[in-house]
Amino acid sequence: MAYPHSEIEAKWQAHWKQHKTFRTPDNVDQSRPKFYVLDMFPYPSGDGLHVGHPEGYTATDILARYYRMKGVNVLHPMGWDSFGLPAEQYAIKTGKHPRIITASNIDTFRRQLQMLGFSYDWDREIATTDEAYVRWTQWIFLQLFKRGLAYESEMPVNWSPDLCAVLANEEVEEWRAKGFTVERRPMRQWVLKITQYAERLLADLDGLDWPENIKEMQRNWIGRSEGAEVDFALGTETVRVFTTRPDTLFGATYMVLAPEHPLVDKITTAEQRAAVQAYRVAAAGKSDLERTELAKEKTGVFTGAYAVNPVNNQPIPVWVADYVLWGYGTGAIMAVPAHDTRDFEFATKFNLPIVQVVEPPAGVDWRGYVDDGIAVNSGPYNGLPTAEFKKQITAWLAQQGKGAAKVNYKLRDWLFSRQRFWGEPFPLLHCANCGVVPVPEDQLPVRLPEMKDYRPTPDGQPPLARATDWVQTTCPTCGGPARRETNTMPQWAGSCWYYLRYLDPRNEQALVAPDKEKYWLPVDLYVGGAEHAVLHLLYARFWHKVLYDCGVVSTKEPFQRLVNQGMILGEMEYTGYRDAAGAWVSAEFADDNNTDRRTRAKLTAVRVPEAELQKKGEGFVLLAQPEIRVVARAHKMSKSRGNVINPDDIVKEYGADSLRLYEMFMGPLTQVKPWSMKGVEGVSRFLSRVYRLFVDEETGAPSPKLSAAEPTRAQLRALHAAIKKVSHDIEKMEYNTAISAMMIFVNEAQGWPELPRALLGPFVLILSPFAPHLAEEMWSRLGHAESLAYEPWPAWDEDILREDEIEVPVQVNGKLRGRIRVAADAPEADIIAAALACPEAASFLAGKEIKKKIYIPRRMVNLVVAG
RNA sequence: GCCCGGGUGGCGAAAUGGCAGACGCAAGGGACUUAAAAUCCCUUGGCCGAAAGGCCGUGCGGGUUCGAGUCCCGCCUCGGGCACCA
Repeated sequence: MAYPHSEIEAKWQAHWKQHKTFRTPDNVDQSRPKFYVLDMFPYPSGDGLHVGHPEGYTATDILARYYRMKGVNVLHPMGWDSFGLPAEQYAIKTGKHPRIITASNIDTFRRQLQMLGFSYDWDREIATTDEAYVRWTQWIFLQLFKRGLAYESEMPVNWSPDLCAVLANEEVEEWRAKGFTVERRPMRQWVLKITQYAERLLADLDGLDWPENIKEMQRNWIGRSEGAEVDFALGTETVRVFTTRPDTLFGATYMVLAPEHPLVDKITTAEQRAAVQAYRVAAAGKSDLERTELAKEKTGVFTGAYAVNPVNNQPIPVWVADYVLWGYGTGAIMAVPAHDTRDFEFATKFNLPIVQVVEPPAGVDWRGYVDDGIAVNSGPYNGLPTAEFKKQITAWLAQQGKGAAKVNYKLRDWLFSRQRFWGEPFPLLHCANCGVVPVPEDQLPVRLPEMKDYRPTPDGQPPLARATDWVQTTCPTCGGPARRETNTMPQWAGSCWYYLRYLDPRNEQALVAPDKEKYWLPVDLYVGGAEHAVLHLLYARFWHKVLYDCGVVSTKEPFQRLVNQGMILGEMEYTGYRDAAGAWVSAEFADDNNTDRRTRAKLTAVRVPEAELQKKGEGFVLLAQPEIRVVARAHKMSKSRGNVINPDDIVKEYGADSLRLYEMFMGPLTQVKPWSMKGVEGVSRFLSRVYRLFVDEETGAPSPKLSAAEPTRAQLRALHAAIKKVSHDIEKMEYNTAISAMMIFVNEAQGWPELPRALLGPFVLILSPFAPHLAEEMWSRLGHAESLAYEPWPAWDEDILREDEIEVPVQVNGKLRGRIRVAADAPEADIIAAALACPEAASFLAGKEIKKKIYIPRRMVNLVVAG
């Protein structure tokens, strides 16, 4: 029978709240060690919590509770990333203010998180939409502005007419996938100069304790490449190109400009003008994505102009092609078709000359060879290896004034404005006399105006442009009329610095007090989903570095250690296929669109119960028809698939402790893993067994097995083994094996005729980070008046764990043949002797010469025999 | 195409180069019960064998080692990320 989890959980949640058990005081004893453990705060969506949230949140909560018991000052806060598009869209539909919608969503999320017993310091709760918070987001923006890191730019942006909003390049894919259309349109935008920090953002990754793949993704995103800029004369003009392979200059047989390149107009000859113009118009209509995705075949147009190759003074034709991107490098390239895959493709298609300048290793075709080699057809440089050639030619170019070494980055400046209502207003004014003027810091925050209609204006102006009274204001510099900036900031803004505000959430004088910042930063552990691998984490690092330069923070990086929890999928599903007549079709004949790939006939996918299946080879087949394969897969949880698990339901039926424990028991934190309702029942049974160790279920009275007796040595050993394993595993965040160790202890304890209370106290303490409600209840039933939250973490005693006699496996030629029992401290000679005498091994040793005797202390004996 | 991760029983998973499959689920058997649920006990990688026991087994093929799930080389496959970045 399940224990009364609802009662117990409600009782302890109320207790923690009332006693502010998890309050981290504003002035902690700073001589003690600290642990700042942070969750990625959620966007409070209308759907409420899903089971992915408690996965990371439980993982951090276990550490927070553990370190508190180890006497460490723990900071474990929670808040809300509460600006966001869904609330705005809902507001447009219903006319309700996004603030009201957001507040109610936050209430739901808070209730759900509190129901799970997380030990957050709720006095530090913040929401990015709070005006007191917005004030400091705007303040940080002003620092960026004052440092010249924010600028206005007329940019072709990704405009979605459905959303009436501009999207960052990085967001386009996401919204397209949801069925929204996105097109290109030039618009005035605020842009942040993140590129100015590219080098530091790249270099400082090295010191971070982050998953290697995340660091690599950031490195790729920043995309540093070393090369040279080279000037090509073109009549009276000069075209500058960037290349990572200046050593291939002698093989540059033509040149390509991006369609947007301003020189195109000037250089195009009369005969080519019409073709070039048509090509540019076509290119302008396409988004970056369409250009890349649809451009399987290279396209381009000759401009009629010729440039001069600076190394050999040869004239080379200049083309326009959209495989050259305006946003990277100089928007122009020298094409070396022999040694660049793209140029090779292009040159082949348009019959342009291909000249070898790099000699590959013997046996490799030079056409399309892109790696390093030895220079050929390169005049005085023939015979040089690539690396050396690069150095020499770069020096020569610099000396001739025709080029210079150059480092380029893929990273672009950050398009920072949105044409939306529900975001932070920019603290900027436009004054006819003074230009762009920052709102004085003492006038922050700039609040959003009250409005009835949250849509953009019909002419594409942001919604704030409708608030004419709000827009009209006076210039603080000259006193003349000024207009407020009507763009708002993106959702990333608030999440860029929230980890700082938790340190000092109600400070009205400063973003954070310096002594608090110095004590608590950096975040010691940051846990969240890998979907934020690049954007959020890169933007936050960028702001942090700016604040470092401003003297607001004293660490170079915000998040010292990062862990990504793996996604939780829905339950395993077995899918079979039937044709129109209802006959089974084996899964290997079904394609992604549920069509029979042999006949093109439409198939119906049906779920097959596990009991009707058997394993065959790599996959599963129908029991009744073993020639019919089915697909076994767990899918991402989604409303459309109907496999979403609601945490509320789990808590209601099994309790919060079961949910917490199950999510930690499923497998390694970082791994993707499918949900299993049976698994929840399993850990729930374990918690019930724990309860029954203490309580007689029939009567509700303390279990009659509880005794004041001295624990036996075997009992102590069981307890201390669990303490040791749980302690180690918590520190490694290997919670599944920690839970397994506690299960082993309980399985053993169940069999004992009496249960010394002295064993149960420490056990409850090691259980408490995982199942805090049940642990608190049992702790109080053991007679303690106070919460266990600050009880010292139990220590284990190696002496108790030490066994007098151990079992050692005996192998012959590496195969296990028997076991011997020996005194733990027996000398090697005795153990070898015992192994040689081992009866099970005797037949494998008889009459054979023993060539080698290997003893691995306490682990293994291996006897190597001849033949 | 490039860069990361994974691949171990029917399932989720364990295993500092040293007893493969701990722990949990499922399944089978038993106890308790009028019965069921709940609970408790036992069995459970495959093959051969009445048993004792033996052989095989960590995606595939090689290698290093007394000994490889673990290390090295070459593949297959699934998942994620990036993708005309000159």
